[in-house]
Amino acid sequence: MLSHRNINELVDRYISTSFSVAKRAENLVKCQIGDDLTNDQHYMLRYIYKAQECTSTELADVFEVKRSAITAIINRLWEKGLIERTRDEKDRRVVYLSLTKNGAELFARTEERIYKLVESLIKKFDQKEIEQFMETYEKLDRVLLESKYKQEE
Amino acid sequence: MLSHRNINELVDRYISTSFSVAKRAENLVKCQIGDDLTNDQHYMLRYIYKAQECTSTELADVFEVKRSAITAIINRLWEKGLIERTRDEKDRRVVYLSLTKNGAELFARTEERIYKLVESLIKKFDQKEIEQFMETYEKLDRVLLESKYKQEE
DNA sequence: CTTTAATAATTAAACTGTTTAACTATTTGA
DNA sequence: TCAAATAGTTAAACAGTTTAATTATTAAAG
Repeated sequence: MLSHRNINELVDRYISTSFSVAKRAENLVKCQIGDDLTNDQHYMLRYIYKAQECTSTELADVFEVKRSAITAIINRLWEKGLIERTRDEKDRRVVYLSLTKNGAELFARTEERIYKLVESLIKKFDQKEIEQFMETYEKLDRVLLESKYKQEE
Repeated sequence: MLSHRNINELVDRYISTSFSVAKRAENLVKCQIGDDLTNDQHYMLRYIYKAQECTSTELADVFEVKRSAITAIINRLWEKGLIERTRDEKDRRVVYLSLTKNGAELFARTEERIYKLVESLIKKFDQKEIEQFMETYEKLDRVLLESKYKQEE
């Protein structure tokens, strides 16, 4: 059982580590991406690349932001010529988003560099350690989700 | 040894979990904070509360942003009456930042609620699991730091 | 000493990402 | 057929960020 003091220490330790890891990972990824894209824009390309085709509503659900925030990001990517918008002929309210040839190439090129980076980092950990870490991390994710539902009651 | 495919899967898994955990933690913390502060503002109060007194330059170093970004945040907190600015009498370039009575009370009140939240969450994990997780997390932090230095060469 | 450097902080302009609220266009369904 | 729902956009406003210029002050070199 953790004491009051231990809990406070743990909170501080978790906050400072998660802040630091997020910041450093962000900076390293930013170095691979270059100046053409922000990290958020790159994550957006990543999702669309993997989905091949998706809608603003889907992106808003996935990234947990309002649709108008998606419109803003997609507009910026569209202005850079990385994204295509195609109206659904059957339901003309719907706009499908996909990467242009340029967009897909840029993403693939960047992803290759990120892959190499991760490959070099991952060597420092053994597989069991990684597995254990990810399991706890995913458990934390589930616990936070439950807590959210409990709080909404 | 991890295969190409395993590395790609791990990257996806890590990205989606860290995104989700960060988002959910942020939302839960936001619920405890209320509408008076943003999460970033709360983190700023936290640091100043613990430091008791600090400068803009110190905050810029800690949070890894430019000093002008700190000025902007501090101005907003100052307008809310949560922060005090005191000029150093010996070196009149320096401005010391500290919490006002109101600021310290607001922080303490909020922190109490966050503490209770964490206490309830932490029960789901045993101490050994937490310790193992934090050790790997901190190791990741160190590995990212080394990688940054290596890249700068 | 005095002039030049450096330092601490701020300001202004510009940008990204975000929300809320209003609006357009289209489809659903009572 | 017409009111309600849905998909998406637009506009205004705000937080947080950077870069570049500015002010005030101190340190240091000659």
